[in-house]
Amino acid sequence: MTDSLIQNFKEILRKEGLRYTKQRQAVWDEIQSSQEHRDAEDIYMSIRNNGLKVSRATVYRTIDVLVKNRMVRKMDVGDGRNRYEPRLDDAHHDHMICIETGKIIEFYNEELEDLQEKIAEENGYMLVRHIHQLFVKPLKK
Amino acid sequence: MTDSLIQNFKEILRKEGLRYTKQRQAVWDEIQSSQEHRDAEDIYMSIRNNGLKVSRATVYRTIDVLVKNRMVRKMDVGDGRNRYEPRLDDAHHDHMICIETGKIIEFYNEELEDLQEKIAEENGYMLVRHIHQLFVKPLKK
DNA sequence: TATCCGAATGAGACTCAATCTCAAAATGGA
DNA sequence: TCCATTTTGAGATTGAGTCTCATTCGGATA
Repeated sequence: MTDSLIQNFKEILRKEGLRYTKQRQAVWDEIQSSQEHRDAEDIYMSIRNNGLKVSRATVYRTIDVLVKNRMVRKMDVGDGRNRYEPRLDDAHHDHMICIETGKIIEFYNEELEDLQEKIAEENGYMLVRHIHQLFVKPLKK
Repeated sequence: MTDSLIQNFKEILRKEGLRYTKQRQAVWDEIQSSQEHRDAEDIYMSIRNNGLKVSRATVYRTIDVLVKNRMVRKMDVGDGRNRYEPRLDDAHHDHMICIETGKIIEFYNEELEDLQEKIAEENGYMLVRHIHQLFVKPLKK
């Protein structure tokens, strides 16, 4: 946990008119500590297992702030539970989910990004964000 | 409601080892009657308003069969309620959702489809299906 | 650093889409 | 028609996420 990350987080809270609390810090610490795609319950339990007291309500509330401020990416894998991952750099990527193993692979393709903007514009719209998931299975060799 | 559509539906039920019932027919009739992207409650209420008796459980159960057999497309617009639309032809398309009006626009782009397959293959996978939604807002003139 | 007020927290109630239960009804092959 | 088996439906249940509100805390001020 570097100082700059903490400062950045404090700045976001200030910008949002929110106070800096140890619970909020604990949520950001926990998410930031792993590049996995985790659900809220998992994040909640991990914080508790570290001996810190936080409620589910606070975990959800803090995640919302982090998502809004692009520090965390929220993704829907289609099983009813949202997953979250830290956005330490601002590098966008999409996800490929293996339907046999459940493995999540990240990918980024410039051409794909451009194409989506083009499609939106052709229809008289501006692209704000997108959801894109490829459900795949291993190629037989 | 053409005979061939009914026959096709009966065949799917047979293939699945399921019986043909008027409730199942009513669900398929209702979904098939509109190209809208509707939620389960809406479909359920419409059937009831037509004077037919069906339960929510049966609506959900029948939708599952239809989705599995590619007669209905299930889509997640991110508000917690799945939407369904009939797949009368097998023409695939994705969706663009206007974040200001909620309007859903369908689109299809060959280049985009090819690119996705290519990306999966480059990673050692075969594309099975995908979720792709563009959240957009109107271009200012 | 003590005061104080609005913001944050947490336990648990609540929401709501979706799924499950199981007794009763319906289906369809013989 | 008979009857084993499947389907149905009313309502209970689940589970992720949200809300409530009494209590606690942060931090600006003097």
